[in-house]
Amino acid sequence: MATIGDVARAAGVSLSTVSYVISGKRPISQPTRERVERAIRELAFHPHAGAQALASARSNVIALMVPFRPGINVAIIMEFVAGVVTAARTFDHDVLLLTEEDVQEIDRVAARSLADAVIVMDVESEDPRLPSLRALDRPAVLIGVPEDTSGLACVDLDFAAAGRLATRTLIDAGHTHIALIGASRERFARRANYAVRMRDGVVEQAARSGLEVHVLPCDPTYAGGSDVLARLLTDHPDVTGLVVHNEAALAGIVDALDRAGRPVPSGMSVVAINVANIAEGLRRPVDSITVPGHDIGRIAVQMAMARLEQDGPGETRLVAPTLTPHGSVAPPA
Amino acid sequence: MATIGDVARAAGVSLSTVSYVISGKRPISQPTRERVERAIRELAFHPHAGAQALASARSNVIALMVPFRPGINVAIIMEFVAGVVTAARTFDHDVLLLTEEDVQEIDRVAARSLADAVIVMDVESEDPRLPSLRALDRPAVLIGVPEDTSGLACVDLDFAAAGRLATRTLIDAGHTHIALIGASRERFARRANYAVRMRDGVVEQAARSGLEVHVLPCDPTYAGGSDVLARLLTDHPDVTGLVVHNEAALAGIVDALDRAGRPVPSGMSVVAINVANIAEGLRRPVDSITVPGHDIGRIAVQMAMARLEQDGPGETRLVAPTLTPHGSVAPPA
DNA sequence: GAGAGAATTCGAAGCGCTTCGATACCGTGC
DNA sequence: GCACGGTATCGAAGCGCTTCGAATTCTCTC
Repeated sequence: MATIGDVARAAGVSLSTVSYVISGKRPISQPTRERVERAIRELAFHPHAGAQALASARSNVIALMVPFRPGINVAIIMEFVAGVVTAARTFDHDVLLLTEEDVQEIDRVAARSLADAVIVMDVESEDPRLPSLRALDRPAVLIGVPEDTSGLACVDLDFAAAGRLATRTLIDAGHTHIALIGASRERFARRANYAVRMRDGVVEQAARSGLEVHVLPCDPTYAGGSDVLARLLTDHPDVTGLVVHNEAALAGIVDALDRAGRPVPSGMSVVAINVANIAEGLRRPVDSITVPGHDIGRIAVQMAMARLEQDGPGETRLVAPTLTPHGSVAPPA
Repeated sequence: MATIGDVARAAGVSLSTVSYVISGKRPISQPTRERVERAIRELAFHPHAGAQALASARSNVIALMVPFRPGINVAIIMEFVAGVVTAARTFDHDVLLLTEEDVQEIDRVAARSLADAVIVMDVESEDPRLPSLRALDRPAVLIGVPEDTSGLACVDLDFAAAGRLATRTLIDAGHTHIALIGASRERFARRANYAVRMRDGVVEQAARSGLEVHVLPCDPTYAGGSDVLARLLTDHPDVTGLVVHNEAALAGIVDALDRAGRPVPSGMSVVAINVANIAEGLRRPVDSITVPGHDIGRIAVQMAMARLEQDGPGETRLVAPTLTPHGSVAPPA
């Protein structure tokens, strides 16, 4: 492995000059710069990460804490992760993966100066990691919005706005009997701030038009969707507009509507919130508000980088939802 | 941040003594060790990762290259990743995430001494990364088995054995007309060594009993499963035993069998190969050979660590399949 | 009780890089 | 021709740790 000293010798300059060429922190004359760059190329020189970290007190690594507990929506997780890694690379940073959802892991990585910043995914309303994150001596960005955001940097989809948007879409099409098929009961109860925010957005928007919404929790499976839909058609046959916030159940719901003689969109209008590329794989495509996992990951990195430059106050960034129509909303029969 | 010097002062010993207490590379007397350990605890000392890496030429980091291209089975990917990270931590290593499936990324991470070893997932038969991996100056472990394994360390499920096991299970139950619903046509064609190995295992085992197998490629969707099954029942109504190697289509297949009046297992015996926790979520549970993602990830780490100790020759480790019965195989009607 | 040998601990060099102050060199203006 | 302000480059210190050889202390043995 070539060292910076080898480069300096090859280019006939001092060690520090090479360093300044690489970092750009001091002006270097055109000819010298070129000689150095040529030497770097010819020796295939890459600075030793550890040495850089030691001398500069910067590791150029972001730690990313990913949830691996069962029942999590892996597709969206992967999208976040991909977004974070891609964005990190554009800032010349790498990503270190943490999985144990253990406060100590965060502290360890910080104390060892393994990472300059931390991004934590899937933050719950009352997340046990919050105190540590607040006390951390380096930037932390949360994906998800806890109950108390003071002193924290958070980013997420604006689920309330998504709920309002989905509902408004149905109401604008003329629907007056609307239901929300949401997350599982257990998710509503335990954590899942986003499920609650989403529901509140739906309910609020409906209330503005003087409407009530039937809210049905739903198991995150194909069968769960079919079952809940069957129940809905029995209990509330007058419902003509459906907001679905349950990815895994969506196919089951759509297929069950077909079988029940209430096909989308003539028999039932449907708007879904889901990750990208799900809506298109269905028998009948569905108007979708996609969770922009890639964008959220990127924004999280940007926030972390900004805070690395200059520490800022707490801040919550909610990404506005976008609805992609697929012809699944029609006026009620 | 406390340094090793602070610890030394607090414990009244020299710097190197502290280092030896931590690494255990030289004997330290009981009393001194205790004083040092106490100081470490009280100062909450964690060694600076960069300094350690610089001085010891070991970063204690494993680079993990994860595929993020669309159409990949995210569930199994996540299981691998979780297995790798968990195992790495037991070896006191962290995991650095690489996503760009770019040979240069591997070289960069190696040249910068960011990682001691590399684990590459989802290796194709003729993977473009193979030359670089062979030439790498540090251990590389592949998850997946390429065409030419010379000089490489590989680990994967023994898909051929899985195919044989699934088929034998059906044959032992008395089935003589067997079909394999496999990966998508595109997967068979392009990469996906595992799909081919699996198919060959099925065909070989059937041939031993003088049977032929109908092989049907299948889109990895619920609808894809339903559609292929419908076609199967039309073209080959005599088939009574099914091997399914297509996770996403499995639910569609099982449900379609139900609707066609050929419920599992009385109307059709089914054995599936899939990730854990899929088989149980079905309307009718299905005998499953689960891909032990967690184990494979762990083995990959173990192989990398072993090669870090002492470089060895190329080696391919195939994990034996296990079948978990769920009552989906019965004698033919 | 002295010397040999083993058991511990210490000191210093060095890993490869960044960064600060200092030096060398340039053209200007008077 | 000389002091001056810039600009481009150099040198050396230091980041926090590991590791090797040397020094010290302890334990026996005769």
